[in-house]
Amino acid sequence: MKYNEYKDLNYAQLEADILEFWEENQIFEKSISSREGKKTFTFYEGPPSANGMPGIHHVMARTIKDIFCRYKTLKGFQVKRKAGWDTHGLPVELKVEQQLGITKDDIGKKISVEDYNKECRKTVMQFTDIWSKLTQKMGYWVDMGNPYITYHNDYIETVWYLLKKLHEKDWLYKGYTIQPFSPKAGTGLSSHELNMPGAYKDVTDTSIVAQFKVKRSERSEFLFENNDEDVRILAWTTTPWTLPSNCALAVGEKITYVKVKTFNAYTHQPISVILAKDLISKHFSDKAKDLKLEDYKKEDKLIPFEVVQEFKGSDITEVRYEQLMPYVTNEELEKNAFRVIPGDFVTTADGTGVVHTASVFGADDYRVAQQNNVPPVLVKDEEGNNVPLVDRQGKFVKEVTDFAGLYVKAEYEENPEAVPEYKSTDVLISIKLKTDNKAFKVEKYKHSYPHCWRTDKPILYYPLDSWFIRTTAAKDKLVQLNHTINWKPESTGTGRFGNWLENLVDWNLSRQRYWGIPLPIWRTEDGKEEECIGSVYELYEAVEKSIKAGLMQENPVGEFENIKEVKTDDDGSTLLSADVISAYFKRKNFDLHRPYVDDIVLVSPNGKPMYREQDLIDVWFDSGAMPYAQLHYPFQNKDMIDERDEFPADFISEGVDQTRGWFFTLHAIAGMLFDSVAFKNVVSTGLVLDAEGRKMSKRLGNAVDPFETMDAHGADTTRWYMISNANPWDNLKFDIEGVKEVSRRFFGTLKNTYSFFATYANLDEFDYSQTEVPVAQRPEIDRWILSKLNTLIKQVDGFYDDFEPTKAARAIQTFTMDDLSNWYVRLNRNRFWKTKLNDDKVAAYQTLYTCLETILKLASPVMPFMSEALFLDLNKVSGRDQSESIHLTTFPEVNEDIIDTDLERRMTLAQKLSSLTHSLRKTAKGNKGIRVRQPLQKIIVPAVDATTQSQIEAVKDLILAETNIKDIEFIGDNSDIVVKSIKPNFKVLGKKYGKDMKKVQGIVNAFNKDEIATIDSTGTLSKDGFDFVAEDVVIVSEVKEGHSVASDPDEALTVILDETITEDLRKEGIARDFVNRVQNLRKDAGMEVTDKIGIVFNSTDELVKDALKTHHDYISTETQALSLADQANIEGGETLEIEEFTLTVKIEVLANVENN
RNA sequence: GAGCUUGUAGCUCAGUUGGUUAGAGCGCUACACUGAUAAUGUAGAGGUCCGCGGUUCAAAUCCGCGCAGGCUCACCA
Repeated sequence: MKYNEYKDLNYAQLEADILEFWEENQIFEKSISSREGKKTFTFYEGPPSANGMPGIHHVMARTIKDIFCRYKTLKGFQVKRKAGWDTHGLPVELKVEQQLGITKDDIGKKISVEDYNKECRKTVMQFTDIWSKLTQKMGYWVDMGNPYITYHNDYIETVWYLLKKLHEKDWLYKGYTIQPFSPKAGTGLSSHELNMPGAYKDVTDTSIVAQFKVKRSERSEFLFENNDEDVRILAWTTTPWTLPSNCALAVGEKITYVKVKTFNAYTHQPISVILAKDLISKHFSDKAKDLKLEDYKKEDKLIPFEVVQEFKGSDITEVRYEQLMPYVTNEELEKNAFRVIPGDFVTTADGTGVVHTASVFGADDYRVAQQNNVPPVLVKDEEGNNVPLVDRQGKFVKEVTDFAGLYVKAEYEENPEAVPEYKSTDVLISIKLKTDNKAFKVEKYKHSYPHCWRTDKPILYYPLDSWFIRTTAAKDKLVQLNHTINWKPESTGTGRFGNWLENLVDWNLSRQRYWGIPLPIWRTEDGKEEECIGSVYELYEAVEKSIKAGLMQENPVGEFENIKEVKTDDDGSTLLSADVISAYFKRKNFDLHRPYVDDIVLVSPNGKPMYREQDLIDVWFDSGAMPYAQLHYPFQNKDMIDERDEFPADFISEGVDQTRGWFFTLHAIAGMLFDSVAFKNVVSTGLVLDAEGRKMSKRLGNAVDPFETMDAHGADTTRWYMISNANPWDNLKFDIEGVKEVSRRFFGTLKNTYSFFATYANLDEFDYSQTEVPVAQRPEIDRWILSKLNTLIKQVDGFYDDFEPTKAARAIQTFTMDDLSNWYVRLNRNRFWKTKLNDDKVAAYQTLYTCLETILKLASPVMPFMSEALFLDLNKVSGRDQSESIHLTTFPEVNEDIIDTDLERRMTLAQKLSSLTHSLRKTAKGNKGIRVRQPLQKIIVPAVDATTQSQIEAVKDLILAETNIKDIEFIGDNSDIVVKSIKPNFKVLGKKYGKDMKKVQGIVNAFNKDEIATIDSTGTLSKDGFDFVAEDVVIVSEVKEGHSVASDPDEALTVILDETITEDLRKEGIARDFVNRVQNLRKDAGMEVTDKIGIVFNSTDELVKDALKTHHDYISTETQALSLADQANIEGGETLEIEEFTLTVKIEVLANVENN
């Protein structure tokens, strides 16, 4: 059997073949089943949301996941990895609405909730195909056959169970807050969603400095000079649409305010305005400061102003003003609103130092209004509920007559361009205020404003009823548990995540949507009684009670059959036996989604009807519940969690953007309910940017299609590039050129090395059936590469274990390219050409085979395809490993006995000396250089210690062969061409002398020849009051000027080249050149390596003739020539030039060994 | 505005507990080598280690203040 030889390697094709092989032979399944009963390594897959196309960054994230799962499998662990789909939530709903051409308003009108959710369910999985393809193509092993799906009833049941646990601890409560609300999406947004990258955007809004007219009263009297004075308080806002809802003005009690006499820029009326002293310059031009009020004409651009009064904020609190936009008012408002109140958050960084307060549209506003007993501006809707002046679509209600039905932000308009002379509400309000003498200044203002991550539209702060998880109650525990997690990189855990935990706020769980997990809480209308349902069976029983009470006719939850006993677990939850549960869920006869659960009315302990709270829960809770819900805990697989088999995870990995997302929700639920971390190790990956470092986005058109990339260059090379280029937690500037480079350099080298092996092993029919040549009996260079190999195993194992894939990949790459290919193989080529398969050749094959096989195993977590292909190729012939696949093997074990640091140093010396010699050849003969084919007599290595000398002696042959030199001569450091210089060893002396270092440095540098000799030989010397010992100084031997030398500073190695070319050397050089030319002729003629040839030549030069005659045997062997003859007239010969000589040569094939 | 993070050659990145000539690969230039050949070797050019200050005998490395990029947070009027 032959080793597979690759001519043109097509990575994509190779990968497709391997995928087929995995598929057919169920290799992934076996990688788990073959580890049955072994220690488990638990991995959680963060569920991708099944509603978008995968991008190249998913390849990154999944490569990391895959690497460690594969690594741990090789290390003998059983690594189950269940895929999952995040199926609920807004993205899906928006997609459906887009597909059906409806908006949220239409739900329940044009389309029933039932049909709507059916659509969602259908849509949700429409991307799974493409995701499965990506998963497969990139070689990510995860169990796609049996994924957890968040909309399944069993998943929901576990979530309900968890919510009930929180409810029991009083960690689930209903509250009223001002929250970010997305009118376009029709839902409140959690802080997580506001944290989505790009949520905060710089936008330019119309900002208005409004004039609030002060009412005269005892409190405000001091502000008025006379009866006619028009005194206005200036307040700035970037949200003009909140002005009709203004209910108060907040000032800083300690801030200094001033009254300024001036004119209104739009109406030109004289006014007096109040603002913070610090901000005068922002609103009045410095150039106008000398203008007189009485000179003002309305055409003037510069408006004069005069500061006439100064006072503290506390002096004007409780001052009342006229409602700015009096659309809605009532007795309560007239009594308690429209006054100046103190606000601790007021600053003079911006605006006027007076904050316009609309309590229903700002969290701070709400708080400060409450504290000061300022009522909100509200109206009654059709059902008689109090609602704000802006409805949930973001439109003004009818009471705001001038703007009724208008969107408060232009961005909500479907198609504003279509409206002739469209003006945004902001602008309309500005115009109105200007006309009414209520606007002091209107201008565009650029600031950062939060946007809805899905609709891309600005959010509003809006009053909403919500359910919260009291995460603040568990803050200390969560912080504490976080310290036990191994974060990669550490700073994400301690810094980013740690700070987030320190500043934790309660988790807003409510979503006003349709497609998601319903909050399992039923309440009486007065809100005094409520029940949280923790399982389907509990719901079933509750409905039964309700039927008895006459509130329900029948039980939609379905039947539970064969209930023998109902257990109650420690905290009161009812648990049925697993078979009852599984029988029930197999039937799937009731859907726990809306609208079905909404139809259920339960009965309260006091006999009142209880209705379900309408909210759905935050989808982040879905995914945070994944460790338990994927197992349908505790209804099934209870032990897996309780006995800590599949919990917590040993390892998870997601993008750093999940810090406040999945990482947090996992952590919060595990900490609050299971008193445990949810994961022990976490790798948070950075962003994948484009080659210029910009974020990839569809809009910019710079998104990289993972399929295209992998089709063109292969998944392995893409994976390797991503891992080896930079640490996964650093942002990756994805450059396709980098992928190509990896492909060309590393993969090319690996392939070449394999091909080299395969070519010759096939010729020799080497199948590793020969007895293993003991390592100790192999040549020095074999033992060297094996030593390096074992060092590599140790390193790589450590790197993987530390979750440092980049270091692992780089180490493998360096070994493969530098040590194995460019040194071992290059230096040993002739061992493989030898005709006979003797011990030495077998050792060479075995060594190279071992290296290849080991590299493949080490690299297989990162490059699963290529490693598999080459492993199978090797193993198919040798049958050395019983494993069916490289991914079913075990990780190479380091053999410490083979690691020989002394040998590694010897080889380093050989490499350095060779390199130095090459560089000397280059500059020899006055920079003309002496080509390597020209043999030279010797190199001289001066002044090395005895150990180094003996080490060099040991690798002498290698150096000589590599550099085409005949001999190495060592000369002692007492030779007269060597001079010694000395310099201080800063590290040692610095510790000893500290401040005196400068002085000591001077003394050491001033050592004369004798002093250097003394400390070199005796090891001690005293000078200028300092005692030096050998380790205090570094003595370097250098060659005197006038010699051509090269030296290596690290090793204190110096080489001198003997440039003399004797006639013998000259002839030998000619012979080697001749061989080279003949080889080229062979190649040009397309001859096989095994062809035997005859050579005839003709030269007029005696030296050439002589050279070829002298080296007849050498030439014959090298060129596989059976004859080499001097012949006068050669027909059809080639003219060759060697140095200054010309000769004619002709070669012909005489025989082919293989054909004989 | 705050937290975290990054800043080293044209590009992508190393650089250990601070130690005196700051490295690699790619790219570029030149030369060489050539039965692994779309490979390889040698050399060259290329650096304000983001800036400024400080600590220290000694700073790419430690500290402070800035600048620039990235991510995240923030009720910001």
